[in-house]
Amino acid sequence: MPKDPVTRNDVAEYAGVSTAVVSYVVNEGPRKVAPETRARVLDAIRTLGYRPNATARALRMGTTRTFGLITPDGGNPLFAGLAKAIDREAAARGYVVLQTSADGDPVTERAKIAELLTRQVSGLLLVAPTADPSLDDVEVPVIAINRVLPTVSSVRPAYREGARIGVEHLISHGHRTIGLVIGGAGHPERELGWRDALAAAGLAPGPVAHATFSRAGGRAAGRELLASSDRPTAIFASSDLQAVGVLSALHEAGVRVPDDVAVVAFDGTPETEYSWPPLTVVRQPLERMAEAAVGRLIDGAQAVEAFTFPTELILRRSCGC
Amino acid sequence: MPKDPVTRNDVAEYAGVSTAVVSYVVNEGPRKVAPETRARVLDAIRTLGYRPNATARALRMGTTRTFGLITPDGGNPLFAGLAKAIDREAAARGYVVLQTSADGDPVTERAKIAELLTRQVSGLLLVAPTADPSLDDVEVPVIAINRVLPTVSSVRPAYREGARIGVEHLISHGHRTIGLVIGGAGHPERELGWRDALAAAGLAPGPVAHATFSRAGGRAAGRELLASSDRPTAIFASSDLQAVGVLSALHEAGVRVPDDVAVVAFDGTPETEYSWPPLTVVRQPLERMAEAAVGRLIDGAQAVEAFTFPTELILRRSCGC
DNA sequence: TTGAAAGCGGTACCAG
DNA sequence: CTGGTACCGCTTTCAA
Repeated sequence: MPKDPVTRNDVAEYAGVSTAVVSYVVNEGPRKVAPETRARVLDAIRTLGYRPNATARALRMGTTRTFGLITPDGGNPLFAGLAKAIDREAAARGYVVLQTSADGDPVTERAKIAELLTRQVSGLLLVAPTADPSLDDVEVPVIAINRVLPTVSSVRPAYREGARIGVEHLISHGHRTIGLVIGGAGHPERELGWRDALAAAGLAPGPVAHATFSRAGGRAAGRELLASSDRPTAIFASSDLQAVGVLSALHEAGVRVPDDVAVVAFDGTPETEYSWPPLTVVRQPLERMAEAAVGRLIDGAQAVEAFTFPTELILRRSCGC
Repeated sequence: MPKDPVTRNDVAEYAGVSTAVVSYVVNEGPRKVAPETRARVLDAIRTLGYRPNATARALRMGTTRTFGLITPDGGNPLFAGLAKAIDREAAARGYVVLQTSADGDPVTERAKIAELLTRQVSGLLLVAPTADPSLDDVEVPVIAINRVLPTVSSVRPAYREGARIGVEHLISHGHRTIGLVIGGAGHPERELGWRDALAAAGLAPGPVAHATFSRAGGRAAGRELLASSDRPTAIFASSDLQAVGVLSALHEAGVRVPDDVAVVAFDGTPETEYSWPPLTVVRQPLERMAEAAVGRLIDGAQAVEAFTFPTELILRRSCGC
């Protein structure tokens, strides 16, 4: 027998008060309620098992205190980590996150955005959006993460500087030919950082392999770099996933890491600590990014700004340390 | 200028019809509308940029077509994979999933459940719930995944059989001392499967290491097994995460895999394909489990049933194949 | 074929 | 300090 839900009316009746009083008690305001009445209401709530209906509340209040979060792929550890950090931060501030995945498809992405807006989310967090989804007629605050969009504010790690620091570390180990594994078009910053470091050290750019941001892409890129005429003694991978793929390509070719080829990756998700060898990484400060993104959504500032956050170099074995 | 939302009233007014007609057009029912009127309404919707308010709709209809999904940890690839499969399946059936993490804490878990119920979810999916959260006064269907609870239906892989098959494979490679890495109390099935296989082959149980379901736990367990007086030549890990930790312990001790020690893991998340060596795994059929769980929620069957799904053995290098 | 209106559950103002 | 009530946006019955 699916007991039909208890409403505020039931509570009011049971406690012998008006619905307004129930509301005052539940929300602790905006009017004061006599202690004794209050106790009666609380008691009624308890014994009836009343649970306020957030849907009705949202309709009345015009806000759901819910954020929509769209990632390209929930299975990617980086995005999973980001989602976790965002969920935590939002929860701490009394918000709930509606999380969904766009499967890396712009059409799905737009559909999900529409779906979320329909559900009256109070704000939208777009992680690495595939393209610029037309956000003009959106009446809630939007923030892009790990990608800057023309019309909305964004939060991202210091890609260029982080990459530079990672490559500089490889240079400090004495490497002179440093390859790069990078995504397709639209992600120039990490490549620029790699060039910055090389140029500053008077080194020529090593071979570059383009690949999707995936383990499979990294594996293919690793093989490509190994077969290169200008075979590198070190590789900077622009994502953890790619680095893991590079590692597998290296192992399968019988190349020793870091002795024959050293590796440094960008991202710093937990799995890099347990790869073999453990990966030296440039870590994205996910927690601070999440905090900033959620904060921005809540205060709802007007101007379009791009926030960047310093990365952290974590030394492990793959670089030769 | 945050343009305030366009409502159905605006559309009605603009199109010169009543709000009822707008509703008929938007929902394609329950009444027919004259083609010409319909066109006018559609036009109004388009030019005004009207987006139906799902909150109001939910209040009126009494259903949100939203499921709540609670995982112990969104960062765990297994749960991430499960969430992804559930999201996909739910989306295909016109539902949206409110996904959140309980951080492995029973108190948080209960709070999240309450929060979700407050938001009028149409059903609850509990992944590996920490304990039995009191689900008596819950008026929506609930399903547990990867853990069976006394009061609700559940969906899970054939743990025992899957583990048996994995261990049998190790036995077929000639191993006679096979260790086990398993979680704490409350997860007996995989251990039973390991025993089943051993007993059937007339082998004595190898050493058992208890560990949390994490990479760190697996690493500690791996070291423990290596130091065991009855050092195994093969290890069955009851989760991918633990297997990855075992691998790192093995590498760090200079043990060759699979030559010195072979490894097979339960779960089959994507990262196991790129570990070194790639892991032979007993894969959970996440897609079918998600389909069953979502389906069950939607048809809302009454009886408490426990559904199990056959696993799949995926042969890679870590077993010696 | 269309319009008017009731009501979903809750909030908060206005009276008392 | 508390009760009555209008309204949030939408669906759907009833009447026209």
